Amino acid sequence: MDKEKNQRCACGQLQRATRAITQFYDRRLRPAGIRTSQYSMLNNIKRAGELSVGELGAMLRMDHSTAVRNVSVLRKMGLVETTPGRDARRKMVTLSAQGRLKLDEAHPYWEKAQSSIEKGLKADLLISLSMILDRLQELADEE
Amino acid sequence: MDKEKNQRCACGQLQRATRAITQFYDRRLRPAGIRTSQYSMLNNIKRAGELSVGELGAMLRMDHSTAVRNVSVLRKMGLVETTPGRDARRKMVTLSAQGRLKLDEAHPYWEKAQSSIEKGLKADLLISLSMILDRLQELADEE
DNA sequence: CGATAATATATGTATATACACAATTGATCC
DNA sequence: GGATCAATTGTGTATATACATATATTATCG
Repeated sequence: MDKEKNQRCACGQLQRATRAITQFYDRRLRPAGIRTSQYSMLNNIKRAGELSVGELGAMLRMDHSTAVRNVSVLRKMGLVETTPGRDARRKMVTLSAQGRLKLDEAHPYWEKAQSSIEKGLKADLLISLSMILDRLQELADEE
Repeated sequence: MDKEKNQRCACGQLQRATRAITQFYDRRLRPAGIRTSQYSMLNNIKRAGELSVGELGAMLRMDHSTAVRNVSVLRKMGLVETTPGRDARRKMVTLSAQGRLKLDEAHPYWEKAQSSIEKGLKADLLISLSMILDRLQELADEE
């Protein structure tokens, strides 16, 4: 199959690879009952301790409305709690006790998926990937 | 902001970067009235000439059901046509005349987005990215 | 040839994503 | 201090995504 000409589009390449990798991680996280995207959000919330919906979205480069809805799902699952901020416009998000447990429960499954990738990709390539993706995100900010 | 510890998760990194880059391309493709994902699909259909929904999904590493629905959207937009295959289980997809025009219309917008990225990222890094993404997709196939 | 297995597409359900716009609250500036 | 502007979240709408399951068609095997 003609793999060459297909792949000048950086965006198409990324989307396709992300589908493949997301499927890979999601299937491995499935016993824990959460998806990779949820795992990422929970992790970011944990590290921040407390942060607003908007801050969370910015950190993950999601549209605000996407962050609102994703937080809403996590709240319905009982994994996060939300409280009005001192600034009443803001809604602050924290992990619930259940959310902390869920992260712990999911961690070994994530670790297994992650180490499969790390084993299959040379360490320097993984570092290159991080660097390139960071650079791409900077480029996406321009103008 | 603590950017380090965040980013051991290859999947989370990819998802985040893909959100950023997709926003970048989609905004630039907007005048043409299609999204990057649709542009990718149309391009693949054009190159194949004619292919089944399943083949298209496999090529793009989408779940079958996703391919079905995405083709359905393109069909409603009048950009592709579908016909039953010789094997009556299969649904064959081809570009419509309108679809070919739409691809031509979108191309300059895509080209501009793409060259912004290519200008901002050294050529060797772009090649590295392709290589790493291909490798990741191979890894995602294992077991 | 008929029953069974394999293959391809379709549908129900749920999350993920972003844009446009609305609503509320806070900040700024005469 | 009140009007205006900015910031934050929420909602309506549409596409994107995948799993489970159903349906239809082809292939296989006895």
